[in-house]
This record gives sequence, C-alpha cells and structure tokens, in this order.
Amino acid sequence: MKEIAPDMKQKIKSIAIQLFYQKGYHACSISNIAERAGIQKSSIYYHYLNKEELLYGILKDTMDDLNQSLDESLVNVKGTEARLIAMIRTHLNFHMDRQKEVIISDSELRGLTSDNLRSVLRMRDDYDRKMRDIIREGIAEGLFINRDPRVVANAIITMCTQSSLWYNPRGNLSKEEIIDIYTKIIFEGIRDRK
Amino acid sequence: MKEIAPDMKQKIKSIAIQLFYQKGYHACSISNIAERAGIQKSSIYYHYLNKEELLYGILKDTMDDLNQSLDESLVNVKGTEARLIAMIRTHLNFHMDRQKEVIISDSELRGLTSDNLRSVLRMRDDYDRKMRDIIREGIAEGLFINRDPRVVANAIITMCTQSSLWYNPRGNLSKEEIIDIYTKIIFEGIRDRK
DNA sequence: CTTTGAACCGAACGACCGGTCAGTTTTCAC
DNA sequence: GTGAAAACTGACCGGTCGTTCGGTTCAAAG
Repeated sequence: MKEIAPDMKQKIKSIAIQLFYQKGYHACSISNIAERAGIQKSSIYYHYLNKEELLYGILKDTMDDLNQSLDESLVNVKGTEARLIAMIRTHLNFHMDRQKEVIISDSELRGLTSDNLRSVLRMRDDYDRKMRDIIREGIAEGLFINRDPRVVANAIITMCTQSSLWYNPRGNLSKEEIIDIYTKIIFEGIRDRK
Repeated sequence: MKEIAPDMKQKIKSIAIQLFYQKGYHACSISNIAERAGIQKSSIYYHYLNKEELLYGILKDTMDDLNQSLDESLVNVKGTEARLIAMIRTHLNFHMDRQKEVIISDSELRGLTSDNLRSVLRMRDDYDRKMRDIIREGIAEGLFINRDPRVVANAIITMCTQSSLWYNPRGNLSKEEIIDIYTKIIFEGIRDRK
C-alpha cells in the first residue's frame, strides 16, 4: 500500500494537498503535516520557506497544469464550436481528475499574500480569458446566443468547475457520461426536443 | 453613514459575516470581531456561546431564509417548467442579494462540529432535493432531457450558486438580465437558433 | 579514515488563539 | 432614588501557532 519513499519534499506536498483539502489551509497546522510525514515540523522548513510557500506551490502548479492541459487539448482543433467542446471536455476532465487541488485553488486564495496572490490571479485570468474569447468568437460568428460573453463564460466555467465537488470516481457515472451531459446542457439546454 | 446602534448581538453577527467572508472563518479571530464592534472580546461571549455558534447562526439563518424564499416563490405556481423557472429565479436572486452569507455557507461548513454540521447538511439536502424532484418530474413528463437527474440538478444549482462569486451590484448588468441569461442557457443552451 | 553536505531533530521563541470569570458599569422598572 | 438585571470589562488561562536555530545523523565522496 505504501509507496516506496518518494523524496520528502514531494511527500510533504502531497500530504499538504490532502490536509488543506480536508480541513482547510488555516485549520491545518505545520505540525499536522509533519506528523503525517513522520518527521518533525522543523524539518518542513528545510524543504519549504514557510507555510504560504507550500500553499503557493500547490496553487501555482495546479494552475500551470490546467493551462497546459487546455493548450494541449486545442492543438489542431479547428472551428469555434469544436474548440469550445474541447475546452469543456478538458476542463471537466481536469477538475474530476484533480479534485483536491482544484478545490484548494478555488477556496484558499485568501491564504496568499500580495505577490503570490497576484501571480496566481494572473494565471487564472489567463485561463478565464481563453474561455471568454471563444464565446466572443462564437457570438461574432452567429453560432452562440448574443449575450454578455463574460456572463456566459462564467456560467459555463463555474458549472463545470463544481464537478470537482461532487464527482465520485467510484460512483456509477463515468467521466465520459458526465462530460456528455454537461456538453449537451451547455449547447442545447435541458429542454427535450424529441 | 453609521446606522443607529442596532442591538449588539445583531451587530456582532453582521461583522462576523463581513469578516468570515473576507478572511475566512479560521483566519478571523474573536478579537478581530470584537475590535470592529468596539467592544472587548470577552463581551462576545455574553451574546454567543462560542465561535462555532456564531458561525452556525449565520449558516442556519441563511439556509432557513433560502428554503423559505424557495417555498414562497412556488405558491400558486403550476406546471413543472414554470416551477423550475421560478426556482432558478429565486435561487439567483437570493445568491446575488446575500453574497457574503452564501459564500460563507458554501465554504465554511468544515468549521462546524457534528450536531451543527448535521443540522445544516440536512437543510441543504432538503433544498437540493426540491431541485432534483422538479427535474425528475420534468423528465417523467417528457419535458426535459432524459439524463441522470442528480447530475442535471447539480449542474443547474452550482452554476447559479456561483453567481454570488462574481455578481457586482454596482456593475452594469442588472439581476434581471443575469436571470434571463441563465434561464435561457439552462433551457435552450448557448447555441443560437436564429 | 576523514570530510562534507544534505536531511532532520528537539527545544525554544514570541505571538496569538478561544475561552473563563470575578467584577464593574449601564440601563431601567418601580 | 434604589435595586436588580443586562451588558460589558480586563486580566488571565492553557494551549497551539508558525518559525528559528544550534546540534545531530548518516551516506557518499575524497
């Protein structure tokens, strides 16, 4: 069951992900993390500058991976609609695959101070902008309903993001089924057209 | 600018709402609240049993009000679709009117211990069930797409809930406009049908 | 065998936490 | 004006927080 000793820095990080997710950043102490890692809390400071750097590392890496996943999923995909479909699929997959990290990312931003906060917010803005832009394109092409693209993009993103909160990998719904339902709702709505 | 001294118990509560929203429950101390209220932190304990009771009071009242709003908005509304439309409108209005409280409700559940947690979760389940049931009805009547009602209900609820995170009362979009956009997306999707 | 550097330990730091309590002030009915 | 209840104070408690630091361990390199 136990993995064969990954290097401690990574082990600390994955324990932090688990605990920040479970109890929240401020409710989880360095001692808690050290305890689980089987070391003294002072040893944490050999690997990380302070508690915030531990949080920042999690948020930064998650946002980096998210942005990279999005970019990768879009290479060689042509057409506004196909691109939006790919983005939705990637967003949902990522949020169902990395539930703990994205939940931390969405709820513990307040734990960051100025510079780190700015850095993460910039990454998030980059991501959101890609979504807004594709909606804008679709509207310009007459494909999508002509409504405020910020609202539409927000509606789509937040809806998909929340899948991280309730998706159960051991449940009876596959990720593909969920992606299908969401894509259908986003494009066609819930009204049955027979 | 300053209101004329509401009773202190209520004043403490509204300061707590502001601070729990701004900094998070665990990052906000009783001293912080007392400071803003212009009293000593020990005085908080004259009005509230402990910190958790303060949080519980916020969550409980918010959930009560939310459930009551929903029920009120449904009296004399007949028909599955009309009822769902009313529910969406009420949900959105509530989440845009009471942003701070619903954000606390959605992010600080972990601050509650067993009994209080159970109590709030029961209220939330009651609310969610009403949404699931209406979706189920619509599917049974052939009005809505035949997909897992839990997923569909979750998609709708979470999408609308997140409006609390970005809606700006001083922005250039009215609540009515936002309700229109969301209702349109939920029923018809984003695809333009000319 | 010695040296070195990475990894970790253990005790301590000041600050602050939520909470308690005996006592003081304020309010207000009589 | 008096008495009692309501509201609030200020000092204090034990505990935990994030962080520091001098010292220890130990494997590998020379």
